[in-house]
Amino acid sequence: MSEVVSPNLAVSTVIFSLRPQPDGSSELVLPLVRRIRAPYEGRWALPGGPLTAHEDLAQAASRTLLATTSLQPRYLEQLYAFGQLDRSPDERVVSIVYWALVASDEAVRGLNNENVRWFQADDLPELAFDHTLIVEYALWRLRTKLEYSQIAHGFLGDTFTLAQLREVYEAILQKPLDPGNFRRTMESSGAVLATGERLSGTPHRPPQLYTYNTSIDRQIQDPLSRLTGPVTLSAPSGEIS
Amino acid sequence: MSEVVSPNLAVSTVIFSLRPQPDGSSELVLPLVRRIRAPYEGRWALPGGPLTAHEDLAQAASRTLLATTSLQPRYLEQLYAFGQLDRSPDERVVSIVYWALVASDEAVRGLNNENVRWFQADDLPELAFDHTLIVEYALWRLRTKLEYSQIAHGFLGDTFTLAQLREVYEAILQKPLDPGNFRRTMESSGAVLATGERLSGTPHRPPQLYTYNTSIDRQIQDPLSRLTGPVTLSAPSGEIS
DNA sequence: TGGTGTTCAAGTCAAAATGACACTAAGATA
DNA sequence: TATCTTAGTGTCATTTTGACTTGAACACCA
Repeated sequence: MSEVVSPNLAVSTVIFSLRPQPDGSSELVLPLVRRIRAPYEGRWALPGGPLTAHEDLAQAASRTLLATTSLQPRYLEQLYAFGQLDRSPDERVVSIVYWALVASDEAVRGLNNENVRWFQADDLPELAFDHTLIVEYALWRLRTKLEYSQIAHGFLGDTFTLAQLREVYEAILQKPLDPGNFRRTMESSGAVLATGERLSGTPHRPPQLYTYNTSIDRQIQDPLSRLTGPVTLSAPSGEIS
Repeated sequence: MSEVVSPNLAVSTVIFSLRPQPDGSSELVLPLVRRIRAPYEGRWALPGGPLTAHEDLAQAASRTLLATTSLQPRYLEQLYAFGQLDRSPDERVVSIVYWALVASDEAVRGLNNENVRWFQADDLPELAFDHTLIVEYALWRLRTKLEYSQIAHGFLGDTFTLAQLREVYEAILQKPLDPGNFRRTMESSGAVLATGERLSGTPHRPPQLYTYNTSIDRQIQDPLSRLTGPVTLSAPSGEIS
Protein backbone atom coordinates (compact mmCIF):
# COMPACT_ATOMS: atom_id res chain seq x y z
CA MET A 1 0.00 0.00 0.00
CA SER A 2 1.28 3.49 0.94
CA GLU A 3 4.18 3.58 -1.46
CA VAL A 4 6.83 6.22 -1.07
CA VAL A 5 7.25 8.24 -4.22
CA SER A 6 9.23 11.16 -5.49
CA PRO A 7 6.54 13.15 -7.23
CA ASN A 8 7.62 15.53 -9.94
CA LEU A 9 8.47 18.79 -8.29
CA ALA A 10 7.85 21.94 -10.30
CA VAL A 11 8.26 25.61 -9.51
CA SER A 12 5.93 28.17 -11.10
CA THR A 13 5.56 31.91 -10.64
CA VAL A 14 2.73 34.39 -10.81
CA ILE A 15 4.34 37.59 -12.11
CA PHE A 16 2.52 40.87 -11.58
CA SER A 17 3.15 44.19 -13.21
CA LEU A 18 1.23 47.38 -13.95
CA ARG A 19 0.47 48.58 -17.45
CA PRO A 20 -0.23 52.28 -17.95
CA GLN A 21 -3.62 53.03 -19.42
CA PRO A 22 -4.51 55.72 -21.98
CA ASP A 23 -6.52 57.57 -19.34
CA GLY A 24 -3.51 57.77 -17.01
CA SER A 25 -4.56 55.00 -14.68
CA SER A 26 -2.91 51.57 -14.56
CA GLU A 27 -4.10 48.00 -14.88
CA LEU A 28 -2.70 44.92 -13.23
CA VAL A 29 -1.23 42.49 -15.77
CA LEU A 30 0.56 39.15 -15.67
CA PRO A 31 2.42 37.06 -18.27
CA LEU A 32 1.29 33.59 -19.29
CA VAL A 33 2.95 31.03 -21.55
CA ARG A 34 1.17 28.87 -24.07
CA ARG A 35 1.53 25.14 -23.53
CA ILE A 36 3.08 23.42 -26.54
CA ARG A 37 2.29 19.86 -25.53
CA ALA A 38 -0.24 17.70 -23.72
CA PRO A 39 -1.85 17.94 -21.29
CA TYR A 40 -3.71 21.19 -21.91
CA GLU A 41 -1.86 21.77 -25.19
CA GLY A 42 -2.57 25.26 -26.52
CA ARG A 43 -3.88 26.52 -23.18
CA TRP A 44 -2.27 29.38 -21.31
CA ALA A 45 -0.37 28.53 -18.13
CA LEU A 46 1.91 30.06 -15.53
CA PRO A 47 5.61 30.20 -16.37
CA GLY A 48 7.56 27.54 -14.56
CA GLY A 49 9.50 24.36 -14.85
CA PRO A 50 11.04 21.49 -12.94
CA LEU A 51 13.35 22.04 -10.00
CA THR A 52 16.96 21.29 -10.88
CA ALA A 53 19.55 19.77 -8.61
CA HIS A 54 21.72 22.70 -7.68
CA GLU A 55 19.29 25.55 -7.11
CA ASP A 56 16.94 26.26 -4.29
CA LEU A 57 13.28 27.08 -4.72
CA ALA A 58 13.53 30.85 -5.10
CA GLN A 59 16.39 30.49 -7.56
CA ALA A 60 14.28 28.14 -9.65
CA ALA A 61 11.47 30.68 -9.65
CA SER A 62 13.82 33.44 -10.74
CA ARG A 63 15.35 31.27 -13.42
CA THR A 64 12.11 30.24 -15.09
CA LEU A 65 10.86 33.78 -14.70
CA LEU A 66 13.86 35.12 -16.56
CA ALA A 67 13.70 32.38 -19.18
CA THR A 68 10.09 32.96 -20.14
CA THR A 69 9.82 36.72 -19.76
CA SER A 70 13.44 37.98 -19.77
CA LEU A 71 12.60 39.92 -16.61
CA GLN A 72 14.20 40.32 -13.19
CA PRO A 73 11.76 40.46 -10.28
CA ARG A 74 11.85 43.36 -7.87
CA TYR A 75 9.98 41.30 -5.30
CA LEU A 76 9.75 37.54 -4.97
CA GLU A 77 7.89 35.54 -2.34
CA GLN A 78 6.69 32.00 -1.98
CA LEU A 79 2.94 31.70 -2.41
CA TYR A 80 1.93 28.11 -1.71
CA ALA A 81 2.70 24.48 -2.50
CA PHE A 82 -0.04 22.81 -4.52
CA GLY A 83 -0.16 19.05 -4.28
CA GLN A 84 -3.69 17.85 -5.00
CA LEU A 85 -3.73 14.34 -6.46
CA ASP A 86 -5.78 15.26 -9.51
CA ARG A 87 -4.24 18.58 -10.46
CA SER A 88 -2.44 17.04 -13.42
CA PRO A 89 -4.30 14.39 -15.43
CA ASP A 90 -1.46 11.96 -16.08
CA GLU A 91 1.27 12.22 -13.50
CA ARG A 92 1.57 13.38 -9.91
CA VAL A 93 3.03 16.88 -9.78
CA VAL A 94 3.64 19.03 -6.73
CA SER A 95 4.08 22.67 -7.69
CA ILE A 96 5.70 25.17 -5.41
CA VAL A 97 4.42 28.51 -6.60
CA TYR A 98 6.06 31.89 -6.12
CA TRP A 99 4.70 35.34 -6.87
CA ALA A 100 6.74 38.22 -8.14
CA LEU A 101 6.51 41.91 -8.91
CA VAL A 102 8.28 43.64 -11.77
CA ALA A 103 8.46 47.38 -12.37
CA SER A 104 5.96 48.88 -14.79
CA ASP A 105 8.58 50.02 -17.25
CA GLU A 106 10.13 46.56 -17.26
CA ALA A 107 6.99 44.80 -18.30
CA VAL A 108 6.84 46.50 -21.68
CA ARG A 109 10.41 45.46 -22.38
CA GLY A 110 9.54 41.85 -21.62
CA LEU A 111 8.73 39.29 -24.23
CA ASN A 112 5.37 39.39 -25.92
CA ASN A 113 4.95 36.94 -28.74
CA GLU A 114 2.96 33.95 -29.92
CA ASN A 115 3.79 31.90 -26.84
CA VAL A 116 4.18 34.53 -24.14
CA ARG A 117 1.54 37.15 -23.58
CA TRP A 118 0.57 39.63 -20.87
CA PHE A 119 -3.06 39.47 -19.73
CA GLN A 120 -5.21 41.66 -17.55
CA ALA A 121 -5.26 40.05 -14.11
CA ASP A 122 -9.04 40.29 -13.81
CA ASP A 123 -9.77 39.07 -17.33
CA LEU A 124 -7.93 35.81 -17.90
CA PRO A 125 -8.74 32.97 -20.29
CA GLU A 126 -9.34 29.48 -18.97
CA LEU A 127 -5.94 28.30 -17.77
CA ALA A 128 -4.26 24.92 -17.73
CA PHE A 129 -4.25 22.72 -14.62
CA ASP A 130 -5.36 24.51 -11.43
CA HIS A 131 -3.66 27.70 -12.48
CA THR A 132 -6.86 29.74 -12.37
CA LEU A 133 -7.16 29.02 -8.65
CA ILE A 134 -3.48 29.77 -8.17
CA VAL A 135 -3.75 33.18 -9.82
CA GLU A 136 -6.84 33.93 -7.78
CA TYR A 137 -4.95 33.16 -4.59
CA ALA A 138 -1.94 35.20 -5.71
CA LEU A 139 -4.24 38.15 -6.37
CA TRP A 140 -5.72 37.81 -2.92
CA ARG A 141 -2.27 37.74 -1.35
CA LEU A 142 -1.15 40.77 -3.33
CA ARG A 143 -4.20 42.77 -2.25
CA THR A 144 -4.09 41.81 1.41
CA LYS A 145 -0.34 42.20 1.68
CA LEU A 146 -0.47 45.64 0.09
CA GLU A 147 -2.40 46.92 3.08
CA TYR A 148 0.09 46.05 5.79
CA SER A 149 3.36 45.84 3.89
CA GLN A 150 5.64 47.96 1.75
CA ILE A 151 5.46 45.88 -1.41
CA ALA A 152 3.94 48.59 -3.59
CA HIS A 153 7.33 49.97 -4.58
CA GLY A 154 8.00 46.66 -6.33
CA PHE A 155 6.10 48.23 -9.20
CA LEU A 156 7.95 51.54 -9.11
CA GLY A 157 11.46 52.86 -9.65
CA ASP A 158 13.77 54.01 -6.89
CA THR A 159 12.12 57.40 -6.63
CA PHE A 160 8.48 58.20 -7.16
CA THR A 161 5.82 60.74 -6.36
CA LEU A 162 3.04 60.06 -3.89
CA ALA A 163 0.60 60.26 -6.79
CA GLN A 164 2.43 57.44 -8.55
CA LEU A 165 2.43 55.37 -5.37
CA ARG A 166 -1.24 56.03 -4.88
CA GLU A 167 -1.88 55.01 -8.48
CA VAL A 168 -0.31 51.61 -7.68
CA TYR A 169 -2.62 51.17 -4.72
CA GLU A 170 -5.68 52.19 -6.72
CA ALA A 171 -4.87 49.80 -9.56
CA ILE A 172 -4.41 46.83 -7.23
CA LEU A 173 -7.23 47.55 -4.82
CA GLN A 174 -9.47 48.70 -7.67
CA LYS A 175 -10.87 51.66 -5.82
CA PRO A 176 -10.02 55.38 -5.64
CA LEU A 177 -8.15 56.64 -2.60
CA ASP A 178 -8.32 60.12 -1.14
CA PRO A 179 -5.06 61.92 -2.01
CA GLY A 180 -4.92 63.86 1.24
CA ASN A 181 -5.57 60.90 3.51
CA PHE A 182 -3.20 58.72 1.50
CA ARG A 183 -0.44 61.27 1.99
CA ARG A 184 -1.13 61.47 5.71
CA THR A 185 -1.03 57.74 6.33
CA MET A 186 2.04 57.20 4.14
CA GLU A 187 4.02 59.96 5.77
CA SER A 188 3.04 59.06 9.31
CA SER A 189 3.88 55.40 8.77
CA GLY A 190 7.46 56.33 8.02
CA ALA A 191 7.46 54.06 4.99
CA VAL A 192 8.47 56.80 2.57
CA LEU A 193 11.09 59.54 2.73
CA ALA A 194 11.11 62.78 0.78
CA THR A 195 14.26 63.11 -1.29
CA GLY A 196 14.06 66.90 -1.48
CA GLU A 197 13.99 66.76 -5.25
CA ARG A 198 10.95 67.54 -7.31
CA LEU A 199 9.58 66.23 -10.55
CA SER A 200 9.42 69.09 -13.03
CA GLY A 201 7.75 69.39 -16.40
CA THR A 202 4.26 68.66 -15.16
CA PRO A 203 1.44 71.02 -16.17
CA HIS A 204 0.86 71.77 -12.49
CA ARG A 205 2.67 72.24 -9.21
CA PRO A 206 5.83 70.07 -9.19
CA PRO A 207 5.49 67.11 -6.79
CA GLN A 208 8.11 65.88 -4.32
CA LEU A 209 10.06 62.76 -5.19
CA TYR A 210 10.05 60.12 -2.49
CA THR A 211 12.08 57.02 -1.80
CA TYR A 212 11.28 53.99 0.32
CA ASN A 213 12.51 53.82 3.88
CA THR A 214 14.31 50.50 3.90
CA SER A 215 15.17 50.64 7.60
CA ILE A 216 11.51 50.59 8.58
CA ASP A 217 10.93 47.80 6.13
CA ARG A 218 13.06 45.33 8.01
CA GLN A 219 11.08 45.50 11.22
CA ILE A 220 7.82 44.15 9.93
CA GLN A 221 9.45 41.25 8.12
CA ASP A 222 8.66 37.75 9.20
CA PRO A 223 11.36 35.42 10.58
CA LEU A 224 11.92 33.92 7.14
CA SER A 225 13.42 37.10 5.75
CA ARG A 226 16.64 35.91 7.35
CA LEU A 227 16.49 32.84 5.17
CA THR A 228 15.33 34.36 1.93
CA GLY A 229 17.48 37.46 2.20
CA PRO A 230 16.47 40.81 0.79
CA VAL A 231 13.71 40.11 -1.66
CA THR A 232 13.56 43.61 -3.06
CA LEU A 233 16.22 44.30 -5.62
CA SER A 234 17.09 47.82 -6.68
CA ALA A 235 15.97 48.83 -10.12
CA PRO A 236 18.64 48.33 -12.80
CA SER A 237 18.29 51.83 -14.18
CA GLY A 238 15.80 54.03 -16.00
CA GLU A 239 13.53 56.84 -14.99
CA ILE A 240 9.90 56.95 -14.02
CA SER A 241 7.78 58.41 -16.75
CA MET B 1 24.84 20.88 -15.94
CA SER B 2 21.37 21.81 -14.62
CA GLU B 3 20.15 18.31 -14.10
CA VAL B 4 16.49 17.68 -13.41
CA VAL B 5 15.99 15.80 -10.18
CA SER B 6 13.19 14.48 -8.07
CA PRO B 7 14.28 15.63 -4.64
CA ASN B 8 12.98 13.74 -1.68
CA LEU B 9 9.71 15.32 -0.74
CA ALA B 10 8.80 15.28 2.93
CA VAL B 11 5.88 16.67 4.88
CA SER B 12 6.34 17.84 8.47
CA THR B 13 4.02 19.53 10.93
CA VAL B 14 4.39 21.99 13.78
CA ILE B 15 1.67 21.02 16.25
CA PHE B 16 0.60 23.54 18.86
CA SER B 17 -1.43 23.00 21.97
CA LEU B 18 -1.94 24.70 25.31
CA ARG B 19 -1.01 23.11 28.61
CA PRO B 20 -2.76 24.34 31.75
CA GLN B 21 -0.45 25.74 34.39
CA PRO B 22 -0.74 25.36 38.17
CA ASP B 23 -1.47 29.08 38.49
CA GLY B 24 -4.44 28.84 36.11
CA SER B 25 -2.71 30.27 33.06
CA SER B 26 -1.64 28.23 30.06
CA GLU B 27 1.59 27.69 28.20
CA LEU B 28 2.09 26.98 24.52
CA VAL B 29 3.55 23.53 23.90
CA LEU B 30 4.46 21.43 20.89
CA PRO B 31 5.45 17.76 20.41
CA LEU B 32 8.82 16.72 18.99
CA VAL B 33 10.12 13.30 18.04
CA ARG B 34 13.61 12.02 18.71
CA ARG B 35 15.58 11.03 15.64
CA ILE B 36 16.70 7.43 15.78
CA ARG B 37 19.19 7.56 12.93
CA ALA B 38 21.65 9.82 11.16
CA PRO B 39 21.76 12.61 10.38
CA TYR B 40 21.14 14.33 13.70
CA GLU B 41 20.63 11.03 15.51
CA GLY B 42 19.33 11.63 19.02
CA ARG B 43 18.24 15.20 18.27
CA TRP B 44 14.65 16.33 18.56
CA ALA B 45 12.82 17.07 15.32
CA LEU B 46 9.39 17.90 13.97
CA PRO B 47 7.07 14.97 13.31
CA GLY B 48 6.84 14.18 9.64
CA GLY B 49 7.69 11.76 6.91
CA PRO B 50 7.85 11.26 3.17
CA LEU B 51 4.92 11.98 0.92
CA THR B 52 3.26 8.81 -0.31
CA ALA B 53 1.70 8.24 -3.70
CA HIS B 54 -2.00 8.39 -2.99
CA GLU B 55 -2.40 11.20 -0.51
CA ASP B 56 -2.26 14.94 -0.95
CA LEU B 57 -0.15 17.24 1.18
CA ALA B 58 -2.63 17.95 3.96
CA GLN B 59 -3.48 14.26 4.25
CA ALA B 60 0.19 13.44 4.63
CA ALA B 61 0.46 16.03 7.39
CA SER B 62 -2.57 14.58 9.18
CA ARG B 63 -1.25 11.05 8.80
CA THR B 64 2.20 11.68 10.26
CA LEU B 65 0.62 13.82 12.94
CA LEU B 66 -1.65 10.99 13.98
CA ALA B 67 1.14 8.43 13.75
CA THR B 68 3.53 10.26 16.02
CA THR B 69 1.17 11.83 18.51
CA SER B 70 -2.10 9.88 18.12
CA LEU B 71 -3.88 13.21 17.80
CA GLN B 72 -6.40 14.71 15.39
CA PRO B 73 -5.85 18.36 14.52
CA ARG B 74 -8.64 20.89 15.00
CA TYR B 75 -6.91 23.26 12.62
CA LEU B 76 -4.43 22.50 9.86
CA GLU B 77 -2.78 24.93 7.48
CA GLN B 78 0.20 24.89 5.19
CA LEU B 79 3.08 26.91 6.56
CA TYR B 80 5.85 26.98 3.97
CA ALA B 81 7.95 24.85 1.65
CA PHE B 82 11.59 24.68 2.69
CA GLY B 83 14.01 23.80 -0.06
CA GLN B 84 17.44 25.22 0.77
CA LEU B 85 20.25 23.15 -0.76
CA ASP B 86 22.10 22.61 2.52
CA ARG B 87 19.25 21.95 4.89
CA SER B 88 20.05 18.26 5.06
CA PRO B 89 23.71 17.24 5.08
CA ASP B 90 23.57 14.21 2.81
CA GLU B 91 20.67 14.34 0.42
CA ARG B 92 18.47 17.01 -1.10
CA VAL B 93 15.17 17.22 0.75
CA VAL B 94 12.31 19.60 0.14
CA SER B 95 9.98 19.77 3.14
CA ILE B 96 6.47 21.06 2.89
CA VAL B 97 5.58 22.06 6.43
CA TYR B 98 2.12 22.37 7.94
CA TRP B 99 1.09 23.77 11.27
CA ALA B 100 -1.74 22.43 13.39
CA LEU B 101 -3.72 23.17 16.52
CA VAL B 102 -5.06 20.56 18.90
CA ALA B 103 -7.40 21.16 21.80
CA SER B 104 -5.86 21.51 25.24
CA ASP B 105 -7.53 18.44 26.64
CA GLU B 106 -6.33 16.37 23.70
CA ALA B 107 -2.68 17.13 24.24
CA VAL B 108 -2.55 15.37 27.58
CA ARG B 109 -4.03 12.26 26.02
CA GLY B 110 -1.35 12.27 23.36
CA LEU B 111 1.76 10.19 23.48
CA ASN B 112 4.55 11.21 25.78
CA ASN B 113 7.42 8.77 25.96
CA GLU B 114 11.10 8.31 25.32
CA ASN B 115 10.82 9.31 21.67
CA VAL B 116 7.91 11.74 21.68
CA ARG B 117 7.81 14.63 24.10
CA TRP B 118 5.94 17.92 24.47
CA PHE B 119 8.11 20.99 24.90
CA GLN B 120 7.40 24.57 25.83
CA ALA B 121 7.30 26.53 22.57
CA ASP B 122 9.59 29.25 23.88
CA ASP B 123 12.10 26.88 25.48
CA LEU B 124 13.17 24.31 22.90
CA PRO B 125 16.37 22.30 22.68
CA GLU B 126 18.59 22.57 19.63
CA LEU B 127 16.63 20.87 16.88
CA ALA B 128 17.65 18.77 13.89
CA PHE B 129 17.99 20.28 10.40
CA ASP B 130 16.51 23.77 10.04
CA HIS B 131 13.65 22.92 12.35
CA THR B 132 14.45 25.67 14.83
CA LEU B 133 13.84 28.24 12.11
CA ILE B 134 10.69 26.44 11.05
CA VAL B 135 9.24 26.50 14.56
CA GLU B 136 10.15 30.15 14.89
CA TYR B 137 8.26 30.92 11.71
CA ALA B 138 5.28 28.82 12.78
CA LEU B 139 5.16 30.73 16.06
CA TRP B 140 5.21 34.01 14.17
CA ARG B 141 2.37 32.84 11.93
CA LEU B 142 0.32 31.67 14.90
CA ARG B 143 0.72 35.00 16.68
CA THR B 144 0.01 37.20 13.69
CA LYS B 145 -2.88 35.08 12.47
CA LEU B 146 -4.47 35.11 15.91
CA GLU B 147 -5.02 38.85 15.59
CA TYR B 148 -7.07 38.87 12.42
CA SER B 149 -8.52 35.37 12.32
CA GLN B 150 -10.70 33.03 14.35
CA ILE B 151 -8.14 30.30 14.94
CA ALA B 152 -8.13 30.60 18.73
CA HIS B 153 -11.01 28.16 19.12
CA GLY B 154 -8.71 25.47 17.68
CA PHE B 155 -7.48 25.17 21.25
CA LEU B 156 -10.93 25.07 22.83
CA GLY B 157 -13.99 22.86 22.86
CA ASP B 158 -17.25 23.65 21.11
CA THR B 159 -18.41 25.97 23.86
CA PHE B 160 -16.27 28.19 26.01
CA THR B 161 -16.38 31.25 28.20
CA LEU B 162 -14.85 34.54 27.15
CA ALA B 163 -12.35 34.16 29.97
CA GLN B 164 -11.18 30.87 28.50
CA LEU B 165 -10.91 32.42 25.07
CA ARG B 166 -8.99 35.33 26.50
CA GLU B 167 -6.69 32.89 28.27
CA VAL B 168 -5.81 31.39 24.87
CA TYR B 169 -4.94 34.81 23.51
CA GLU B 170 -2.85 35.70 26.54
CA ALA B 171 -0.88 32.45 26.39
CA ILE B 172 -0.07 32.86 22.71
CA LEU B 173 0.59 36.59 22.67
CA GLN B 174 2.32 36.40 26.04
CA LYS B 175 0.72 39.51 27.41
CA PRO B 176 -2.32 40.25 29.58
CA LEU B 177 -5.44 41.55 27.89
CA ASP B 178 -8.07 43.78 29.44
CA PRO B 179 -11.17 41.63 30.08
CA GLY B 180 -13.61 44.42 29.31
CA ASN B 181 -12.00 45.50 26.09
CA PHE B 182 -11.54 41.88 25.01
CA ARG B 183 -15.23 41.27 25.52
CA ARG B 184 -16.16 44.37 23.58
CA THR B 185 -14.01 43.57 20.52
CA MET B 186 -15.01 39.91 20.46
CA GLU B 187 -18.71 40.63 20.67
CA SER B 188 -18.65 43.46 18.15
CA SER B 189 -16.68 41.40 15.66
CA GLY B 190 -19.48 38.87 15.55
CA ALA B 191 -16.98 36.04 15.85
CA VAL B 192 -18.63 34.56 18.91
CA LEU B 193 -22.25 33.84 19.80
CA ALA B 194 -23.73 33.52 23.27
CA THR B 195 -25.39 30.15 23.71
CA GLY B 196 -27.67 31.35 26.49
CA GLU B 197 -26.27 28.73 28.82
CA ARG B 198 -24.00 29.49 31.70
CA LEU B 199 -21.14 27.69 33.33
CA SER B 200 -22.07 26.98 36.94
CA GLY B 201 -19.98 25.82 39.83
CA THR B 202 -17.53 28.68 39.74
CA PRO B 203 -16.79 30.54 42.99
CA HIS B 204 -18.14 33.72 41.40
CA ARG B 205 -20.78 35.00 39.01
CA PRO B 206 -21.50 32.29 36.40
CA PRO B 207 -20.14 33.24 32.99
CA GLN B 208 -21.95 32.88 29.65
CA LEU B 209 -20.99 30.02 27.40
CA TYR B 210 -20.16 31.07 23.85
CA THR B 211 -19.78 29.26 20.58
CA TYR B 212 -17.99 30.29 17.41
CA ASN B 213 -19.92 31.96 14.64
CA THR B 214 -19.03 29.76 11.69
CA SER B 215 -20.97 31.84 9.16
CA ILE B 216 -18.78 34.87 9.80
CA ASP B 217 -15.76 32.64 9.64
CA ARG B 218 -16.24 31.83 5.99
CA GLN B 219 -16.13 35.40 4.81
CA ILE B 220 -12.60 36.21 5.85
CA GLN B 221 -11.21 32.99 4.41
CA ASP B 222 -8.75 33.22 1.58
CA PRO B 223 -9.57 31.72 -1.83
CA LEU B 224 -7.79 28.49 -0.94
CA SER B 225 -10.39 27.52 1.62
CA ARG B 226 -12.37 26.22 -1.33
CA LEU B 227 -9.52 23.85 -2.11
CA THR B 228 -8.60 22.77 1.38
CA GLY B 229 -12.16 22.50 2.61
CA PRO B 230 -13.14 23.20 6.21
CA VAL B 231 -9.94 23.08 8.17
CA THR B 232 -11.63 23.28 11.53
CA LEU B 233 -13.03 19.99 12.67
CA SER B 234 -15.53 19.78 15.46
CA ALA B 235 -14.26 18.41 18.70
CA PRO B 236 -14.77 14.64 19.02
CA SER B 237 -16.37 14.96 22.45
CA GLY B 238 -15.50 15.95 25.98
CA GLU B 239 -16.15 19.02 28.04
CA ILE B 240 -14.09 22.05 28.85
CA SER B 241 -12.70 21.90 32.31
C1' DT C 1 -27.67 34.43 57.43
C1' DG C 2 -25.21 38.00 56.01
C1' DG C 3 -20.57 39.67 54.82
C1' DT C 4 -16.56 38.80 51.67
C1' DG C 5 -13.97 37.52 47.70
C1' DT C 6 -14.08 36.57 43.08
C1' DT C 7 -15.01 37.15 38.27
C1' DC C 8 -18.77 38.61 35.07
C1' DA C 9 -20.63 42.18 32.52
C1' DA C 10 -21.81 46.76 31.36
C1' DG C 11 -20.48 51.52 31.21
C1' DT C 12 -17.40 55.81 30.98
C1' DC C 13 -13.93 58.75 29.03
C1' DA C 14 -9.98 60.53 26.75
C1' DA C 15 -6.73 59.71 23.06
C1' DA C 16 -5.79 58.09 18.62
C1' DA C 17 -7.06 56.76 14.01
C1' DT C 18 -10.07 57.26 10.00
C1' DG C 19 -12.89 59.23 6.35
C1' DA C 20 -14.91 63.20 4.01
C1' DC C 21 -14.09 67.48 2.56
C1' DA C 22 -12.42 72.01 2.51
C1' DC C 23 -8.68 75.42 0.99
C1' DT C 24 -4.18 77.36 -0.47
C1' DA C 25 0.27 76.66 -3.40
C1' DA C 26 2.73 76.39 -7.60
C1' DG C 27 3.68 75.19 -11.78
C1' DA C 28 2.15 75.09 -17.31
C1' DT C 29 -0.64 77.03 -20.81
C1' DA C 30 -3.32 80.18 -23.55
C1' DT D 1 -2.67 87.77 -16.58
C1' DA D 2 -6.43 84.61 -16.09
C1' DT D 3 -7.14 79.64 -15.99
C1' DC D 4 -6.46 74.81 -15.36
C1' DT D 5 -4.54 71.04 -12.81
C1' DT D 6 -2.53 68.66 -9.29
C1' DA D 7 0.38 69.27 -4.83
C1' DG D 8 0.08 69.89 -0.28
C1' DT D 9 -2.10 71.50 4.21
C1' DG D 10 -5.86 71.89 7.31
C1' DT D 11 -10.39 70.96 9.53
C1' DC D 12 -14.00 68.31 11.55
C1' DA D 13 -17.08 64.61 12.68
C1' DT D 14 -17.05 59.74 13.39
C1' DT D 15 -15.05 55.50 14.74
C1' DT D 16 -11.77 52.79 17.14
C1' DT D 17 -8.77 51.91 20.96
C1' DG D 18 -6.93 51.62 25.66
C1' DA D 19 -7.44 52.49 30.59
C1' DC D 20 -10.46 52.47 34.01
C1' DT D 21 -15.02 52.35 37.04
C1' DT D 22 -19.07 50.38 38.70
C1' DG D 23 -22.71 47.18 39.69
C1' DA D 24 -24.20 41.95 39.33
C1' DA D 25 -24.11 37.23 40.71
C1' DC D 26 -22.40 33.44 42.37
C1' DA D 27 -19.52 30.37 46.20
C1' DC D 28 -17.63 30.42 50.44
C1' DC D 29 -17.09 31.27 55.23
C1' DA D 30 -17.72 33.26 59.78
